[in-house]
Amino acid sequence: MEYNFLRIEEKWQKSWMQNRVYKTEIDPDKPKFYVLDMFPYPSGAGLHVGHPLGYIASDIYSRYKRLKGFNVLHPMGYDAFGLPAEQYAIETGQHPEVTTEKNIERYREQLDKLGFCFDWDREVKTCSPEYYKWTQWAFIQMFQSYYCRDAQQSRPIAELIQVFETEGNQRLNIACTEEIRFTATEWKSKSEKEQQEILMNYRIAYLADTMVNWCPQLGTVLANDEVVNGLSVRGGYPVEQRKMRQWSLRVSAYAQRLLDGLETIEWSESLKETQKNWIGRSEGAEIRFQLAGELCNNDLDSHFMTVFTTRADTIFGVTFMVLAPESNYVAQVVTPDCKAEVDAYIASTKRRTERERIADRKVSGVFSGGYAINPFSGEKVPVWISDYVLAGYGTGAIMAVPAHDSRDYLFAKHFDLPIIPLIEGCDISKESFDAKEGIMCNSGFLNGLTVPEAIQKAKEYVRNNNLGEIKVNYRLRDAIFSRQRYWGEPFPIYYRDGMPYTVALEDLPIELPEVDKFLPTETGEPPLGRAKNWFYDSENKKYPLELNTMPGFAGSSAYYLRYMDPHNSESLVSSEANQYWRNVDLYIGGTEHATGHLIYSRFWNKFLYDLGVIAEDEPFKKLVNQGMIQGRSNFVYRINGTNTFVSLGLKDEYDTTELHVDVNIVNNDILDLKRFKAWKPEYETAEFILEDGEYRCGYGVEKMSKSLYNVVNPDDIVVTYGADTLRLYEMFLGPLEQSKPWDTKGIDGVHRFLRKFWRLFHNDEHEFYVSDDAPLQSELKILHKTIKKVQSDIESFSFNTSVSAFMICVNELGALKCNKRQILQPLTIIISPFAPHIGEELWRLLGNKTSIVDASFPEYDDNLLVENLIEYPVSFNGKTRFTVQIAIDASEETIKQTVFDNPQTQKFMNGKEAKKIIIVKGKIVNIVI
RNA sequence: GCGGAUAUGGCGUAAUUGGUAGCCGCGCCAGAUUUAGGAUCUGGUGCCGAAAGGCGUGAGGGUUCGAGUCCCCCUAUCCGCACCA
Repeated sequence: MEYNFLRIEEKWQKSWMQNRVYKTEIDPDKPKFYVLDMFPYPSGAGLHVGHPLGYIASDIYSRYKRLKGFNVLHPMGYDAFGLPAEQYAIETGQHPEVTTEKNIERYREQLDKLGFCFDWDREVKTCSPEYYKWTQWAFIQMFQSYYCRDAQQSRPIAELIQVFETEGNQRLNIACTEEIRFTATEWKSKSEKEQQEILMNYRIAYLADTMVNWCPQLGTVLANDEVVNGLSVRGGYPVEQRKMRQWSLRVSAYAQRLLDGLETIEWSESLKETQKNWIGRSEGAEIRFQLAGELCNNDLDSHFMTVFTTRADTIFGVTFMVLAPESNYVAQVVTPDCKAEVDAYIASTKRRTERERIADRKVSGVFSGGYAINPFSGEKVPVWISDYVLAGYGTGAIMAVPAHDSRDYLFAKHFDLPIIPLIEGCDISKESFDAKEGIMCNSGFLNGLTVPEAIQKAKEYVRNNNLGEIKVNYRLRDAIFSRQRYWGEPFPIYYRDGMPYTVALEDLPIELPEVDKFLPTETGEPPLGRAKNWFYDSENKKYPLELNTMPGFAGSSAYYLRYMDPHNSESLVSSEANQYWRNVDLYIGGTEHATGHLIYSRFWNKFLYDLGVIAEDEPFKKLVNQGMIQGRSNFVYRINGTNTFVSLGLKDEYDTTELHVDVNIVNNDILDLKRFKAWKPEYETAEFILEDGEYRCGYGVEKMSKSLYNVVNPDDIVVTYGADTLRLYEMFLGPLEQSKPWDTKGIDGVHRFLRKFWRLFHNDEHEFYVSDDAPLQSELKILHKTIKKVQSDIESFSFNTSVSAFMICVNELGALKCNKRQILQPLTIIISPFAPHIGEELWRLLGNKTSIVDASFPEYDDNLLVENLIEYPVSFNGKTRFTVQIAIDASEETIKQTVFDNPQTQKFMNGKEAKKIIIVKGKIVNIVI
């Protein structure tokens, strides 16, 4: 029988499916191992060869772990809510559920052809009510919780209410939107609505006013990338910055724990670094500046403004203050004669998004008319307003030290404000001196100290003199959690007296209602405003339900927990299942989720951990980022004004236009002329100028995309080469974590290897034939060398080198014409994670009755690999000249003797004396002359 | 600007972690077989050189008996973050 991969692959895929070979259950007698892929968003375009890269790697690892005796959980599902399906629905009127289901079916079909060992009984879809019930459930828990800074964890909000009733909030240290203080008496005197508003300040899931891009004509909030030059990309309508009441998650409360947790998990340094950056911890101080009295209004409480700084040491160099345009201090500081100018400036900044302000760094600003007093020096400094200060970070106000901050420096130069250097010998004629080094001067009691000493001393001074407090700030902001969209999870929230309340747990899930159109209502409400009967029944009254839906990351934040117990209708995950599976041991996915999904699910997980419903504080123990597979585009060159195409090597002789050509009608950069003519009608009459009788195409590396005609479909590869070849080839392409272009060149080599492997089991008449003779030492050595190499390669995710190891092994066994069962059987096992179909086929041909999946990974014997004689390279002055064979256990004296007895040594010594002889046992001999 | 990563034949890559650089595959060359090959098999293939030999891991310097690997300093490319005070 020839290697008929199509027949083999179809046969085993069917068999695995029918026999539920990959079904996983809790088994207390076996150690567990949880391997997870980032589940895909099922787009209409289907899979291209880049998508399965990570899935193949995780599949190999899962199969390997299973052979090693682990009980492996390896599930798959779909991140099915999202924008593309909704956009498509708006354009075509087709329900997003219909297109999503269709896409899922197509994905499943493609995945099934690749021979993955997913346990499909555990499949989840984020858009199914049974699944999003638990997304809604988690939201309710967040609504009913607050974050206690002292305990460093989330706790039930009922606890908080109790404390409010007995002692107010004076003593509490809680994460909140705004600092407010009240006594128990004050609390009790408030109406229910007022109390609810206060609680909102503390909830983990809370409703608050947030700045957003609002487009009145479209009646929706837009993401930053949907706005260019203040106009919406769709329609070109003006967009403004507006404060809107939106749901948010208090992710910022977890900033420190998210940072600390990174130390406990095995992620790549770069990914951890990205998250650290994103969390952006900075240590500094909040310092109060008194506003200069005569210019303030008469409200005594507003006589201070607080700034955040990491450079308290530079306070003697403050020559002005700057407020963000949106800062609440603006109203207090601005003087009547400056008001008109300030208002105009604020209006002009409002028209620009934060992103545009960042992109266009022209210095702009306006003097407020007000002054503040430096608490260290007593000096009076002007207060300015500028959009280089962000309202969302720190206090939205800064003390400007132009000598030592480049942004302040530019501002001071532009508006001609004074600049006072504070570090001995620094040159600030051209630019500011931002480095935290040198000796302080012009700084009163800080003079003579180094910068780090001065920072410390200044911070202590602030604290001891009650000028402010030492403070840690984080860049991480709370996640805005509502979207004015249809295709997402509905909130389990209804409104009574204008305040949100959670629906009863037994009423979950709140199912997504039908609507006539997937557009905002005429009055500007989200699409759910179109739903009939969108009310919640409570105590025989109807209350309106929330009209927003949840964002994309809601459904993907806890899906790994749901896989542990996907059909549980009583809880997100049973404690039995969670105690067993705990968390993900290996997570494989792209790096693009570094600051999205991977932050949110860590937050979500920590929250559930605080709640006591799960066992582990971190969701993903080890994470491997697979690289992107880029497209490799092919080009043809049309001579301008003709329908004649010229081959790559001759194109410079003509005036040509470069055109993309479908890579599927090009083989090894040679164009298939017949298929090219058939590709597009305008090419039917195409003529060609060839070189050596062929048309050579140009190539380039680009994103894999339909419009660039460089998409390679895995189905096509599977038909021509088989899934096993595709799997091996994707791994062989290079290190898993590296990005690389897809190049079908070279796939033949891998396919050839599988055929050679197949041939080891067959005689010249293509009949299955293996010998039962005892293996030779040399054959055993080849086998054990390969087992050892492949095992260590899989464990270090060097799948590319394990494929090489297989090739070497098969080449060597082929040269020995070795067809011995005792060699081939273990070899089949170790190759099966990579090429499961051919593995299973040969395994059964070898006479095994149960699936190869249930075999054990063979142990290797190190003793077999040890040589009696070692090749010692002999070097002179570090330059290796020849090798000698010496017994492994030879003494240094014997090694020296053997080397010097060798006639070649005499030649290279050329009569000279050896100055020094270095012998590294088992490695090398170096003679210095 | 800050941070991270990478740099090795014509190409994708490998190197027991400081010990003979270039494994494996593609491509190329030669040969065998074949009516034919975009099939199969065998051998060769870093560069210069007829050879002996010399040179060679982005550039330059250093440590070492010995450096692709460690240190310093450039350069280029890719990826994050980016007015975060």
